[in-house]
Amino acid sequence: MDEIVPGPVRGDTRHTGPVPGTSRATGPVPGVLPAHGDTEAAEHGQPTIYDVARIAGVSIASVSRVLNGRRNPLPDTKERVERAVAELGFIPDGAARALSVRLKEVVGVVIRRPEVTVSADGIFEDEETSLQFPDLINRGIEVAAQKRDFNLLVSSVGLGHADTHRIFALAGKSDGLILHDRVLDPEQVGRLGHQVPVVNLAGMPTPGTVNVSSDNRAGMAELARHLVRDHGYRSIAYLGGHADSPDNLARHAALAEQVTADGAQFVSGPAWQGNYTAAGGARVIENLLASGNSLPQAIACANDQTALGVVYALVRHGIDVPGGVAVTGFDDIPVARHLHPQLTTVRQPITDLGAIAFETLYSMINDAGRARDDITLPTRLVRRESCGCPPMPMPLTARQP
Amino acid sequence: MDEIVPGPVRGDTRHTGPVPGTSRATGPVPGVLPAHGDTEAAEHGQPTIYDVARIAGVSIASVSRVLNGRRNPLPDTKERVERAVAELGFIPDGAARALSVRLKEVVGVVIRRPEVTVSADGIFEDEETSLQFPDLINRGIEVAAQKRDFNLLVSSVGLGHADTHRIFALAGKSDGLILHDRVLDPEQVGRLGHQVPVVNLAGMPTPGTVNVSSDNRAGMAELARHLVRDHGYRSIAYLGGHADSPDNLARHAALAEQVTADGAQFVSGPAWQGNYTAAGGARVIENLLASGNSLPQAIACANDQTALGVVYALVRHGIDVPGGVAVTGFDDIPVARHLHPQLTTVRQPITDLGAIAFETLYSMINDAGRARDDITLPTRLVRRESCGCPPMPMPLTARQP
DNA sequence: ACTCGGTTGGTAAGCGCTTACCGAGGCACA
DNA sequence: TGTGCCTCGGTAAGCGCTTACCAACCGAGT
Repeated sequence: MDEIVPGPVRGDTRHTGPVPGTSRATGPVPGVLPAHGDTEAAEHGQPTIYDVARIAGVSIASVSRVLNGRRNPLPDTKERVERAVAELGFIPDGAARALSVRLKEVVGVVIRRPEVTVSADGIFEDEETSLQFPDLINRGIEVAAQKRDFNLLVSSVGLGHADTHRIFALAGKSDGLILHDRVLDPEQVGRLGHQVPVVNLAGMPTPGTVNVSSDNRAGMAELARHLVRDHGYRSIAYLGGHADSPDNLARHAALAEQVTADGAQFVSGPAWQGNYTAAGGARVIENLLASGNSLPQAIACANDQTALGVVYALVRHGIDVPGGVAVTGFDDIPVARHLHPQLTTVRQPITDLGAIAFETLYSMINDAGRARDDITLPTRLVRRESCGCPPMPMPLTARQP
Repeated sequence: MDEIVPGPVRGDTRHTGPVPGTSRATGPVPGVLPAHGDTEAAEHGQPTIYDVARIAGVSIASVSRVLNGRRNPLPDTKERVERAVAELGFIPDGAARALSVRLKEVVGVVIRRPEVTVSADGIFEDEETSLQFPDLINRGIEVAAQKRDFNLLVSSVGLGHADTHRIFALAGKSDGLILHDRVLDPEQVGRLGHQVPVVNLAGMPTPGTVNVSSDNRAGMAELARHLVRDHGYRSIAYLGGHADSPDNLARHAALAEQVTADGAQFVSGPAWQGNYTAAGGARVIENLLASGNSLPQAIACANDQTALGVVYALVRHGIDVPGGVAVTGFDDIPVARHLHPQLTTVRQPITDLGAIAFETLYSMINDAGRARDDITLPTRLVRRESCGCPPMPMPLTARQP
């Protein structure tokens, strides 16, 4: 900090602004902040790279270079810049950087906003805003994104026109999009895929975008075999998720096929329609019981949340699980092992799903040309108590860290 | 679409580019994509507002105006622009817009990345990546943000230097930051607060930033009174969360105070140190039992997740809840009511917390001047079974929607 | 017919960065 | 001491938008 060059006022160094002293100082809404002396760094806004350059007595190019570690600046230059940055608390503007390098380092993630449900007694059911599964996936995306210095830009949507619009707006703020299940109809997904890189999580196969999903078929088949062959259940129901969810369809089909193939009775139908939520699962059971139906020997639920609600409803009616009816889930969300009884379920590599979705998108962003294939991740049956298996030796959680 | 003005090639309309035909066409890495004829919209990248203007036969200003609904353009102009936009699938670039209007419409949200814990048998415990509470808060933030056309930019951090750096980088990509508990030490928070608007969720009071938290004190006191006065428990333990969490400290203090004031014995200490996770809670109980300690009559846990692990561990050792020991949580996360026994807990308005954090930040972004006070939201006791209360009449979940 | 306000469209500047390009300087070699 | 090469810093263009400012135009009022 020796030869302190007075340094031209920031505005002067720029182009040929018509009003030298004022250029750059006023934003798009001039006069909002009354002009103040433009002598020092006392501008109203954040300090910019020009301020840093002035304080450090170097050019903006040098500042940029030390900040980004390009071209190996002289130690002196480097130090002066670093001092100025620290002094000003300079934080480079991401939008400007993004505009310049044409990369925002942001991926948009769109989840389906949970419907607002109202329980029978008119009480708002905010419990269903749980959404564990999507959150876990997002965590996987986030971890992977972090390694590439990307961040997640999250938006939740319903199915209205305004929401579609929001997704396109999100696309403008990111380098690519990861769409959770059921956030956009296939036609729109296709359109979007023409404009920006898009990865779907368990969506419909769409030209121009890639799908990442897990192997519903194999997982469900394994579960079915276990239920029928190992436990000997003769009637098995599928309590479904959202009717328009590809995951749901695949699980349904796989279960039906395997159960039938093994000679047991497969039960399903409109009365067995859930919605991936605990409340939905409970409601199905309540209705079934209320209408005097007899239950099958085992109920395979579309996901863990549903199973949770089913167990809740059954127990409430004095039906033992798995003694009276066996219940299974799908996903293996973290709470599944803390329930009573511990939930037998099909484990998906949830965070991997997210991580792989990100990596796929990342490669699409960096190499827009090449087409990519859909990806399917393996699943596996996790046998716990709710299917009728004996309690596993519980893992020792005890240990002082 | 009648008087089709040929419309100058995009590049021509700009400044006084030295190489008219090429300006704007090449990015910062010239030659990466070999030059192609600049006749039509066939540029390699996304279409820009210049493309739209050319196709529509109007100026970029007009395009911008119809897109943003400014200045009431003529119907003809409007229609031509809309047609061009649809034809090209034009999505305005968020970075460019942000740079221009000095508003990104993005809030950064920083959560604490869960520590990787390893259970006694050496198995990686990914179950603790659950993080329900922060996710629920984020949902609240997101819903509020949506109303203002903002999006959430999420980042998770540990406590290293690289992570601190990441937070500053996030600040550069957003208009303001919402920090969850324990993501940055108070000094750094203060520094950050000088540069950008910052709202802390249950953090330490820091000059220049605002805190949003819920009334731990009142909630805990109410719980303590219930346990001691209504149930008559004579010894009550506090199973803590992270030692450096302000929430934890407040809950601890409030419980201790009220329990003591009511003449019962308050139990705590190093052996009762948890970490807000189910595994942490279970571990405390295991250790206590292993070392032959007798348990108090009631255990108030720092949060619901902890209580979940505690119940799990107790049941595993044949101790009935609440028959043997009463257990309570804090937060009232959605699963709390689905557990066996249903968890008595202190309800925080979780999503409100997030929503209010956002609204506060939003007002800070739009009016940088005014200082704001910290905000405390009310809590209330939710009596369910795990404290020893009789099971509530279960809400009817049955109803065909 | 002429001016005058109101309205709409176009031009160009500017948002805060990155980087191609050039020129200055230092050094080794002849 | 001259010449070429290599390194480093500075200048300025450009990323894709928004909008101030001005010009053109229209109809109404005098």
